[in-house]
Amino acid sequence: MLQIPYLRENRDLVIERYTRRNLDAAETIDQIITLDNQRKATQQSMDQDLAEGNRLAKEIGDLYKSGKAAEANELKQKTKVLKEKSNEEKTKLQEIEEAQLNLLYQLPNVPNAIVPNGKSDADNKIISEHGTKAKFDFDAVPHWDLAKKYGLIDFEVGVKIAGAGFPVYMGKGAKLQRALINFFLDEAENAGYSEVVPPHLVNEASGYGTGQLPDKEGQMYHVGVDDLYLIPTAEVPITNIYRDVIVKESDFPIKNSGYTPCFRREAGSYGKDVRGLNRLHQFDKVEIVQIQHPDKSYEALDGMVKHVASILEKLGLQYRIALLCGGDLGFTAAITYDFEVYSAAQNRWLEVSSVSNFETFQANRLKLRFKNEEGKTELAHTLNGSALALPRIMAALLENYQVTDGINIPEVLVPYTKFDKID
RNA sequence: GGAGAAAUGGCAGAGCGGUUGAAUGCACUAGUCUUGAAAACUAGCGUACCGCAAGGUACCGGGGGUUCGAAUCCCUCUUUCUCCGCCA
Repeated sequence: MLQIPYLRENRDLVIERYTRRNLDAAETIDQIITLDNQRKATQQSMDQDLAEGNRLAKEIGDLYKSGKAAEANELKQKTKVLKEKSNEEKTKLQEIEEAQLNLLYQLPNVPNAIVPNGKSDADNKIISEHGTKAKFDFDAVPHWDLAKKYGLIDFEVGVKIAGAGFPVYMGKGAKLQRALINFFLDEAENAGYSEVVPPHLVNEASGYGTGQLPDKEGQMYHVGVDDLYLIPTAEVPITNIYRDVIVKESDFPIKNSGYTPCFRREAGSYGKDVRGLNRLHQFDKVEIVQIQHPDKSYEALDGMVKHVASILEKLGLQYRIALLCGGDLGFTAAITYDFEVYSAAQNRWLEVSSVSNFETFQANRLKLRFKNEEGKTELAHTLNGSALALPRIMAALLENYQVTDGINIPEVLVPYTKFDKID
């Protein structure tokens, strides 16, 4: 959520930047500013009336003490009028604030200056490409066939016990999954991230804190009886650890990592996008989260990008990095780099990580602040990234490392899997 | 799930209808003293909004109510603790 003083001072810049999201927000922003003027005026007069009421209350108390009940009763009439007036003003103030908040919730984060224009993922800017395409002297087999052939993943039994999009990993498939999780967590630890195991269900306040709510309820599973949401990403519980917290400047950088399953409803998905492991309702992911000083957040973003890249290097996967265009940028992000690995049998790029800087957008909702050198509280910056999402890594590993009689395991994973080949 | 008790500043802990944004202790910050440190002493030490400022307003788990006036009384929700039941 954007801060109103910021909107006031940067109205034109914000409107210009929103054009990269193909969004015309001039009217909304002006409404917010108008409401803010009303808010200030209303509060001023309410505060005055409350101050007068406080003064009178003291006076009445003194009068009673000195036995002047008649005079006191006279003043009571005055306070009654004042109270009615201040109550009206309070109601008006609440209405204004609610209207303002509803408008603010409609505004996405302001894209960073380097975010390119564009409508969809087709307009994302490929920053770099690494590695070479896996070559086969036979027809490469897609991962869903490999998974079946070697008994790694059972999609059908997942349908039986839960539904489509809930695969069951088995045998060496399950072990490879666990190996990847441990490998990713160890890599994060080596990069200075402190591991947490957060809840997999969160309350409404947490959903608001990181920006999944309002408006994106449709993406999350909701447990109605207890009014809890299954997390769509570990970003939600981990970032919310710092909700309503004022950290010390010396605490920066705060770096957390965590493995969780992620649950997404993915309503409206269909076709080749959802085949096999490409898109699931439940998947595993190791997430990295940073809380940073505003002056250091882009440095931190750079570090996170390098971290994700180094993991993909170690796994020996062909990958590329894309800078998301305005049209593809998530609601809460100021900038996002996507990582895609090449799936050698499907002949397509699969998104395996998203690394973003949210600047103060989440911090504002979270009330996540720090005390600066002058002793003033200031909003911190939040960042996060997948390091990494499992299913598409698994898909790429199976497809890219397939040989005629099995699937090889990348060397870095062997200490984790305790086997070097699936056959 | 049933029965009780409680929720106050970073922590501990007073206050139980009026001058209490809140005693006191600890922690923390700055200063004095000291070669340095400790101790001692002095001062400071919550958040948000309005205001150029002086200052004002709100907040004692959340919400609502009673009252001229509420941290203090009432209702409600949430959370924590104790006992019982159930249970990985």
